[in-house]
Amino acid sequence: MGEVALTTDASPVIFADEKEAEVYRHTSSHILAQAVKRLFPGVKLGIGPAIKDGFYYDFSYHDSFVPEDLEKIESEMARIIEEDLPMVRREMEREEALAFFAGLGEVFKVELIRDLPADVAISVYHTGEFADLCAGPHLSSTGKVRAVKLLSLAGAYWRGSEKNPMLQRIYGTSFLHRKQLDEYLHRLEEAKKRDHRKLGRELDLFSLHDEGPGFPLLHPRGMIVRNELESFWREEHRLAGYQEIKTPVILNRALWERSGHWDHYRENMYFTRIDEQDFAVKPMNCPGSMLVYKDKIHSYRDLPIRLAELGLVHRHELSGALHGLMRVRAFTQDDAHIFMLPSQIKEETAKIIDLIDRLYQVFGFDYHVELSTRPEKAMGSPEMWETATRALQEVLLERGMPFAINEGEGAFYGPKIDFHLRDSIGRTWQCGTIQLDFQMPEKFDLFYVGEDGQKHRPAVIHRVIFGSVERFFAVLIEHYAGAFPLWLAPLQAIVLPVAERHHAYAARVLATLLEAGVRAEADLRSEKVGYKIREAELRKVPYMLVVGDKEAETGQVAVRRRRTGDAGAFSLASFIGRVKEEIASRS
RNA sequence: GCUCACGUAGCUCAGUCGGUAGAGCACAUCCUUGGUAAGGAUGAGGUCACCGGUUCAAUCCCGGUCGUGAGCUCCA
Repeated sequence: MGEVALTTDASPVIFADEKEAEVYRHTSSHILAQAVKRLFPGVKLGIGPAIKDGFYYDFSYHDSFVPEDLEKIESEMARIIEEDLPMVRREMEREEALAFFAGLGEVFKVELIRDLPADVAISVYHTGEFADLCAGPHLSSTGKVRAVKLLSLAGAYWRGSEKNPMLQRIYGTSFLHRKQLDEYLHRLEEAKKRDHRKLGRELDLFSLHDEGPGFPLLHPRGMIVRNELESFWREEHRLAGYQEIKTPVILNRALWERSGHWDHYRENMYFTRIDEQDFAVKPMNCPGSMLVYKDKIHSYRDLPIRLAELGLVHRHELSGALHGLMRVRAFTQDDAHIFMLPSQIKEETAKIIDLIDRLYQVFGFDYHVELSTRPEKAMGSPEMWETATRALQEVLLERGMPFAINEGEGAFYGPKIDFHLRDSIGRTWQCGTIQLDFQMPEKFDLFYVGEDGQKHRPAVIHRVIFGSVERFFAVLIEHYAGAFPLWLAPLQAIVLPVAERHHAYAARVLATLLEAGVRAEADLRSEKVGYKIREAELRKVPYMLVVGDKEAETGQVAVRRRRTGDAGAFSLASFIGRVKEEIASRS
């Protein structure tokens, strides 16, 4: 099953449509290029398109740009906007354009023109002294751009290939109004505050060490969240008719040769030698699951068989790709393989969607789906693809789920449906995926015995819902900004005695809470209540129970809810009742 | 893996134009027993990522390695 990709979709809707935003940002990128040209004569231009949330421009220059340069460039951009230079489109003949850009020393532009199809019109946009090869369209003049901001600096290969020279890329964004830009920058700040790497340390959930790049260590508090996630997952899978398995982390070479990983995925795998035989650390769970299926003969009456596995896989990701818990080298997929009759594909797919829907909804995630179809290099007959893709599509249509189609983006072994969920600040994350697999049943010669007593090939779906448990955990940390709902909170309640004479009562309250199955602590340090509250707030503990003379006398607790403050006094019994209910409802 | 930047106490960071370092928070001890987001005092804590080089002397300069960050690339 493929690695999930991180996508962000944080663009607030402010432009009339995507086209307008694109034109606006594209003009912004020309202004950027013009400013850089003015400040750094001799710079060579790469490309400068509009992208989601902004724009960038690539430059080749003999010196490295530094962050301070961005400010200078921004000021120059402001000047260009002030000058309100008209953007003039001019069409050129191919030869004329080549000569024009060659004359300017713009080697990359020359290369671009050479690669343009013979029949397209070549257009150049002029703004004052500046000219750039560009299909357009553009705003009528530079003064139309109002709020612009350069954001970052990075290296990028010319035309995205590491064989080509590395250019310097400047990222920026622009908006119709200053206020929108400020809002956007504020969202970036907000995202930074929620960064799971920062919160993970502050809340003592997990850590990363030089000793294990890409191999995160889960701390006791992180482990509580993870265990809660997994038991929720197990409960739902049991109800949905899945059986759980566990397959080994290390299996021998022959298996990986058979599955095709040895040939196609070796670059990303870890190996070891045991008793003079080659073994591999699994990068995926499917082969193990296939072995379980093959271990006995199945009748068509047994199908579908749904084998689920929280499987720990290792993949040697590029060092530059590692990122907190989001992109690691060892992670747990909440995998499942469904072995079924070809006629059961639709029904099983629908059931998986039900399950995914139920799981996401508990976290308050909205989501959208995308259907990916047959790629160029595909395995299996076109008819098979046609049938399978239609099955997936029909399921989505029948449920009235809107979906985008990604032509040719399917895995080469089968079409798939991807789930992109939207977090509390509007970013989207691809987590769940449902993939039909035509390859594994063939490679492993899977069969079931049909009504006719003959061997038949089962269809196989593999699917994940969280994707990677570690990554889903990271998404949740950012989604909740560390303030987990009660059922997930590492610490659910903390007892705060006002003075030392209340310690005995606090201890009784704590014991009762623990007995009731509430994750609780008592803060018995000789500090003021205000101090203890502050600390509990920072730890994002959902309930703080202040106990002093009044409470000790009446057998009550003074409840304070995280962030919202004093909630009044409750008898200990009624508080526990309410908390247990809140935990059970996972609300 | 590639480009650029960065790596100083558990955390966030300052600092030394080359003479072995400092703050706040956290931690420990003591005083304080205080009712809803920081009471006070004292103290401990660092081979300045690692390995080499230059130098009388390197945390600082140079090279390499490892790690981290932003991108790129890759992603069955």
